[in-house]
Amino acid sequence: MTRVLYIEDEPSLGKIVSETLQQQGFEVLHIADGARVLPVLNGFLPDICVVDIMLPNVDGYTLCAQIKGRYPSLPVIFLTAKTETADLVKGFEAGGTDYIRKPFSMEELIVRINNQLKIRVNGQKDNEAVSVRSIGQYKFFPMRYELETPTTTIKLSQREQEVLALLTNNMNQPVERKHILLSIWGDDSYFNSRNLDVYIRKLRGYFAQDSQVELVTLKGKGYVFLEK
Amino acid sequence: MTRVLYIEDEPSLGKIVSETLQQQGFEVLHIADGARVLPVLNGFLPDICVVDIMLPNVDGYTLCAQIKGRYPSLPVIFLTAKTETADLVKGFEAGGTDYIRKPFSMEELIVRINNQLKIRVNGQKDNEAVSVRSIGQYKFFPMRYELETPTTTIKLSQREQEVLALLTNNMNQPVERKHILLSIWGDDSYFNSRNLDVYIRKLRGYFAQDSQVELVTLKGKGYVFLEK
DNA sequence: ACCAATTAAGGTTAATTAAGGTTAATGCTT
DNA sequence: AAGCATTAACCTTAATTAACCTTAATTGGT
Repeated sequence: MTRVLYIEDEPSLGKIVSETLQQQGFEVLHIADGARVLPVLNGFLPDICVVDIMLPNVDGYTLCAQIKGRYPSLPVIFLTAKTETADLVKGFEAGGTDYIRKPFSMEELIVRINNQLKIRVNGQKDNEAVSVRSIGQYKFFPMRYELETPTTTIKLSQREQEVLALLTNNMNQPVERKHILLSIWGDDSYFNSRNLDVYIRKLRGYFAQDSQVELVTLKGKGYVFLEK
Repeated sequence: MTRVLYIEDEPSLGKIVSETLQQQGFEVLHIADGARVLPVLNGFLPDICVVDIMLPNVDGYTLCAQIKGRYPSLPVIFLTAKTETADLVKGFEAGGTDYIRKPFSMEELIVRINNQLKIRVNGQKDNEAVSVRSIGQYKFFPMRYELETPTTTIKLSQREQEVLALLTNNMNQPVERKHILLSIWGDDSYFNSRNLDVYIRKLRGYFAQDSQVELVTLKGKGYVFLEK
């Protein structure tokens, strides 16, 4: 059964959409509060997300970037009253894969959901943050906040784990700096940008011994975590 | 170089859209007659198609289905004055991967084109950016940002890698200066043009040892990367 | 048609700016 | 007080801008 994570704070619309999707055979988890999404993702891995932009606590763009940070190939459809092109651009920049303006027809939403699912039929699902990852000679246990080297085990802090998880979710492909900042810190201010530098350096320190692996800077763009 | 096949019978719109896309660094083939599309596909394999629905001879739905019959994973975006949900549903049924209603902003079209391309890149692993390329005696690893010579390995910067990738994607065939500027810098201002000179020089420096290869200037036109 | 003179296109090298890197100090939280 | 996250100050380097040079394409007079 296809699982839809639906984030919408307006109760009446939320109810109608949820029920209609359920009638179409989707399993729907409806959340009204942006801040509750990430915790929920630990227990419910959806096939697709449908998110509103104007939400309490955390806005939809940030939410999308956070979700994509964990699950880069999970489709995210924006469903929003914001009709301007600038908002649509922000949505796609945050990693969204489709954008529907309100008012919309349920039929269109359903067709677009199915389209997103179809496009990805071949691409396998992301391994969730729960599984072990091999990185060069090391092993990374995201849920344990641990990095196991041949000789020792390093305990990772919250931020270290978040940055490493995001980068290893996108092994061998460039991740934009802006995207990292948005999905971990929620904004790309100057200070957070310096802050990210600090964590990049820490991670580089951990991986200094492992010659199979390199965290490369793409100046003006972002980073790639390369495995040779 | 991203190739767009654009099918639109209305001349003035067709011209504006084609030109704007070209300014963004896309290679655009614009066709006005639905019946001419399939023959053209034999000689021009695009990365994405943008199709109108109301066309002479063959309608857009049929065309889309034909294109998807040959190239199932080629993205097809409908760009149409038909605003009804029923038409959108027909579009997706025909195998379309996105649907934009007229009137639309060029910015939205560009963002949605890039989105479709990105979805594909994430899904399929071995796109050309990932593979190794032999250039004379050297090897170029685009995804590692490295150029391997018989004696050493050169680390390429972001810009160096972009320019070299673009040129080697078109080995032995001319690449227009303007096209390089548009697709890497996004505009062909005077300063970026001087900037490109700087990177051409850097690349020439790297390849100075390799007599099998030459980066030739075509004054007034662009460059060819020749392999002898 | 031929060959200066002119000019536009690109080349070279250096200076500047902006993006990140490094390390240390400060501030929160528990 | 300990441990992490953030802020800060200063350093390094890629990318851009700038100034000046060279060469290929035009142009225009003969």
